[in-house]
Amino acid sequence: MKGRLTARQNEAYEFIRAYQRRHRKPPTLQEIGEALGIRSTNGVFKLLQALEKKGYLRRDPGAARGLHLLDTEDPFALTDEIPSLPVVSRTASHEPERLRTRPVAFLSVDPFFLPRGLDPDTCLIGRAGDDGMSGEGIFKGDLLLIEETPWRTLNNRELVACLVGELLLARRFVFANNRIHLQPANRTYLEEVFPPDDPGCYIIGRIRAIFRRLP
Amino acid sequence: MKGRLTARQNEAYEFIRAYQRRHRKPPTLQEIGEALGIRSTNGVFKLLQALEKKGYLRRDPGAARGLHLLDTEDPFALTDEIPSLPVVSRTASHEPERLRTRPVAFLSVDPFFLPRGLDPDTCLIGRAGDDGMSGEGIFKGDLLLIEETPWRTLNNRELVACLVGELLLARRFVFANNRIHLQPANRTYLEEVFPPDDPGCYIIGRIRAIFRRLP
DNA sequence: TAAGAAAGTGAAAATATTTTTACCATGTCA
DNA sequence: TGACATGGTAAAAATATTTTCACTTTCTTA
Repeated sequence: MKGRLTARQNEAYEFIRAYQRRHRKPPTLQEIGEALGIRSTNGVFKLLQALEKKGYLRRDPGAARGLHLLDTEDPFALTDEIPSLPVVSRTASHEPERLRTRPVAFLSVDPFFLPRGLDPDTCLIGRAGDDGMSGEGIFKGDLLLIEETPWRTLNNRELVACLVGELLLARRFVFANNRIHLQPANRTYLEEVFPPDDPGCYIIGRIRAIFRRLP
Repeated sequence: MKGRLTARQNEAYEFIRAYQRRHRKPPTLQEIGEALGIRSTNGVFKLLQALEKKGYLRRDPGAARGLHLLDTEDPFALTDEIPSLPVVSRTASHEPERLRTRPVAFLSVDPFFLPRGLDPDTCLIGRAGDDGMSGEGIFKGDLLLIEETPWRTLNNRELVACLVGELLLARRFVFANNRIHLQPANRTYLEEVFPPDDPGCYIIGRIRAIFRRLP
């Protein structure tokens, strides 16, 4: 990167950047042209050549959408796909086997919320069914990003999502004296204790993130 | 939709569905083929024809990626783009004019969090700078989806994000007696009161959503 | 002020990518 | 057996995208 950019070149550069953010892939010459009001793809072509010569851009000659911005060191890789996670339906949610069947929706989740390459296929979204964890800032209706995992792999005091009595709940998980303790963070709720493998209590996995839409 | 699908047809159907979720557009025949282990695009082509005949699929003949699943009535339109919103940097954040310059990152946000076609270009992401709204489940470090809007357009008791003393804060907004009141939801914090247009207090806009990544 | 760079227009040519067609083979199943 | 599903090869057709060519306009600047 060396040469200074002209105003127009900068516009093109910024457009490519913005386009990539939104579409997670580079634009075509036509799309750039439309955005900048350039009717001829050749006009765009020359802009790109200039950007390339000045070292802001690399092109794969001939390839469709073969543009690569060079300086960009965005904290999040732009090429990552955005995982789309199933939102478990309320009605199906009290049967562990059916957690992933008939999701009511899908939610696109930025990879930022899946730390260290956590596999999106092991994750799902559930809604908190009560205010039992309001002390931890989780309210009824909040969307929980859940990493499905067997309860044996959990550490004590992790936040977990579980199915108890037809409800999907957030709770603090503690395993002690061969009992699973589900601790609320709200004085009006009671701790619940289950023997392992009690059919009335199914631990889905650990909560990795919380999303709340305000009214 | 009528005919029953064969196992293979179902695989193709499900793949298209999954692909659409992730890429927000239909796959090409080749991509389907790769996924199902079919070397010839023609093999795929026939699968698609079968799906179309059975009424599971509509095709735009000749068009690239011209596939449309028919039963899919997902609550969220799959064709929506996923907006990518700037995350304001902490250092630049105490100068209102620089809110959008030098974002530290971008976060892809599902349109679900932008109700009623709220323009993504008016939104940005900030981090809560203190625990002043812990009573409302907003903690220091939480990501706030902020709809930028002049404070005059706000209703009383809305949750807002504001810049006060080098910090980006979440507060409850009340305008009364020609004063802006910023009310915390945490007994250890105090209500702050400013005259309108006090340079020490800038209201960025209303908070539309909250995202929290757990450790 | 003449030369050169930047920015364009419009059309045509060249490539890439994707879909369609034609034809062949195998297996299943009523 | 005959209809249908599955899959393969190869090539043709259609579409999408990039590249080149010829020529214009508008600045900048030595």
